[in-house]
Amino acid sequence: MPKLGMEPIRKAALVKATIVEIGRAGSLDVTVSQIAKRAGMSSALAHHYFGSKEDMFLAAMRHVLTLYGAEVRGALALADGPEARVRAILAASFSPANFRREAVGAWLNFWLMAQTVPQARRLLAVYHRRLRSNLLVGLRPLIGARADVVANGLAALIDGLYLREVLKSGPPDGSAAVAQALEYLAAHLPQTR
Amino acid sequence: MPKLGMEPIRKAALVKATIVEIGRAGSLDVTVSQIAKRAGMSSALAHHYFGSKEDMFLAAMRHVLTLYGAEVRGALALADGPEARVRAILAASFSPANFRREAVGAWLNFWLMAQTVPQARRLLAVYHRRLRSNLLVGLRPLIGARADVVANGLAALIDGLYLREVLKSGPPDGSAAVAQALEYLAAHLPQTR
DNA sequence: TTTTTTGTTGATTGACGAGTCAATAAACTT
DNA sequence: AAGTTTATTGACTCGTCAATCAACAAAAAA
Repeated sequence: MPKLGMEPIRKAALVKATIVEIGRAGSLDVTVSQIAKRAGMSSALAHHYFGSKEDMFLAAMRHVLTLYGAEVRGALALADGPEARVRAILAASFSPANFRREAVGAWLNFWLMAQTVPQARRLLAVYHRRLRSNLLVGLRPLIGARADVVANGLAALIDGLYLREVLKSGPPDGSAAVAQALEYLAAHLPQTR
Repeated sequence: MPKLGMEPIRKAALVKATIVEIGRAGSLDVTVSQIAKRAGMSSALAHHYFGSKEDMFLAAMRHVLTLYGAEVRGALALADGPEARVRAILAASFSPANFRREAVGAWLNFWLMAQTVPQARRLLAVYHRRLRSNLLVGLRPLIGARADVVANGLAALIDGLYLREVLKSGPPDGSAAVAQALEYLAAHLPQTR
């Protein structure tokens, strides 16, 4: 049975399973056994590839952030003009890929983790900076000096909308969230109103 | 030693200790012993007064929400006119009493808990409804039909600002948060700009 | 003054879970 | 063919913690 080159496959499976299980449980109280089982292997193997549970969590977090980053980059590449850039970021943030129950649940838990695990804090800080800088590039040509405040507001609003999604029942509605954020944006654009 | 009428005193001490410990730990992974110790009693006594750890958490959550509610009500009573009402809500939300590290940390954890514990979910839903309705009363005279959307946005923004506070280092800056929220408000008021 | 109620804790139980280890097996190397 | 590396797991260790219990103390009620 031992095929070679299993490491990346198993690691990927574990990362995926970690996100699903955290999303399902709604907390970090997930056993390595649960995760390993969902990924189709023994808990011992999970420990073999990742040294510890925390390493597994961090890898999962990195994965979520990477996915998100890729989505934003992709959307940004197609955007034409400053306003389109901002819209692209919002659309990517609430795209079905990122704005699904498990991912949102996992995200929230990573936020919690960032309070105590320095590595997690650093990862989240990177996300923060990127989001902010991406927003600023789009906003500055539109509203100049006030871009700073608006970027902060938008970023907080995005986080807040994610947070609220956690409590809603039923399937997530990304377009409603985007609409809410766009409304904020519209109120700050000069000529539109 | 056994003085009578200890129950309310001990319960209050436990609730307070629960909030502090959750805030300190940054997670719900807090042992009953830790909490009991901080409250100056044995873990057995904690179990005696609250049946279970979960009951303790719920009581703590209720307490945080009660404090917040009282603060809002108080500020609202002094507010004169619609705009002042909205401002009062914001000021109360980010008042030093509520916007302190432990409380914010505890709050975030309660949010997490709401995902899995129905009781917690209900408590949070009550808070949501109240905040929304309070905001609406103030906003409707100001902007009429659009009050609905703006109330949602403002509520999400408040949550988002709380969320971000968790990651900041240094003492919380309530006034900055209020300013950020007021900026959102200002952008939606007709004549101001 | 017995009895009941209230307060209080140390010790114990019982469960659970992270991480380790020894052992087995299939590949690749020399 | 012998040795090494990679894959894989069942069994085990060790610690932790929620919850319970038995016992003791003091006040209040009878």
